[in-house]
Amino acid sequence: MAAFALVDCNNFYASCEKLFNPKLKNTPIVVLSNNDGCVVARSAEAKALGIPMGVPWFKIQQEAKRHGIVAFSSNYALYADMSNRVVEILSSFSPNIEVYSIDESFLDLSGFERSGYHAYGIDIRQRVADWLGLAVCVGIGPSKTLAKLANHCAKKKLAGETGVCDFTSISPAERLALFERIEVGEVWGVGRKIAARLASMGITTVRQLHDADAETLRCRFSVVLERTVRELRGVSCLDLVEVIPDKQQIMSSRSFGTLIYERAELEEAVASYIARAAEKLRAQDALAGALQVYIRTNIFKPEVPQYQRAMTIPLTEASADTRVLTQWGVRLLRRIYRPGYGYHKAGITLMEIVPRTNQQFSLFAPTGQVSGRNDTLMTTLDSINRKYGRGALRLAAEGVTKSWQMRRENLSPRYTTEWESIARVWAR
DNA sequence: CTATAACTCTCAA
DNA sequence: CTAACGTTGAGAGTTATAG
Repeated sequence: MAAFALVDCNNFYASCEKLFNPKLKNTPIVVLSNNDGCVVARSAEAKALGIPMGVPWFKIQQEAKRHGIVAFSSNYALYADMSNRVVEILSSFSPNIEVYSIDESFLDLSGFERSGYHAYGIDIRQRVADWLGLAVCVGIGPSKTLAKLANHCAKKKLAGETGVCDFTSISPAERLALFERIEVGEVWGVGRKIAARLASMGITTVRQLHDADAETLRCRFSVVLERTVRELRGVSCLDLVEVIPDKQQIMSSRSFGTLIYERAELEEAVASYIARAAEKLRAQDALAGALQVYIRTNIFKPEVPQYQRAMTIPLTEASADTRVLTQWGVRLLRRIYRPGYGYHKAGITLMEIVPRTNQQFSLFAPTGQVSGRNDTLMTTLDSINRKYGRGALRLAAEGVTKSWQMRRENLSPRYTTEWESIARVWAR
């Protein structure tokens, strides 16, 4: 019998911030998205105050101030490093692990039960708490969807308060009774839209979805939802994804700290995003066959003139050379840019990605002159940036002042990844 | 008419 | 002081187009 565990860190970003600042122990805190836009993580205290997930920060800033809520800009260097440490610990519990997101992993526990899997969950929780000071919840079930749902039960304390919920150790009748008390939208793969459509069919609880006819759901919805229902019934349809597959497309986009009016500044942004994406592309030893650039005004301000446009260009020869991609990116931008608008966001996408070993050379491009065939420069650039930090060496096209960069007004130190930050913490 | 490409929708963290 | 609302990626299904 298959058994999956889903381990999820509690309030992950908020917990990471608290870890290195003990004064915040009982303080309500929130972590903001890029550009200090929306609330993307809340500590238990902030949740208790009723701060909703995803709310734009400026809308609750006054209220937050009254409650003494402390806000942080997102510090991905910190969260990614802590995440790696969690994964390292989890890997010692099972050789088969899927790192599902920055704060969640699936473990294959099949055959590991001593007297049930619950004790495993307790051990995992204890070790992560002891070694890192982070709280995790563990859900266990015979399919990934059930492990996810069990995790939800553990978090909401719907079946005990140990922080571990093991569906394999409770009777089918008990499980179904539990399902009656959970809204269908909590199921992995059932989002807002599908939940609404299910509701119109009278399906609002997990129990009702569990009992629904799989064939009908396949016709009315998709094969995805059919799989979900089978998984809810304990039939494992989704395997662990242990090896992260190469990306089929790489996207880089960001909102600006302030509105941009000038084409020159948009060009800097586009060049910067391309540089990041191309770096990722080279890291997976691949080439992009097409490039898309898009720009847009602020869609949340319908009262100001709106404009958005995207354009894609196929490359005659696939490339991973930042210089080549940037030249095309700037050209595309010039085609879609319209003066007079206040731009709020730009983005680029590298598409039609192929492994470099599959490179199709152009019949017409002059041999030896095409970047990408000889990428010594890019390799050197990457190794310099690895050693001296991201952006240490870059194209002039990226600009120097980057006045358009995103807001990060409440950024905490990079406690675990930067000596400078550690020194600052010591001095405090 | 069929196979493929392009686009849309939905979901997840 | 003011203005201020995330990012990245995938898969499935539908529609358009080419031959």
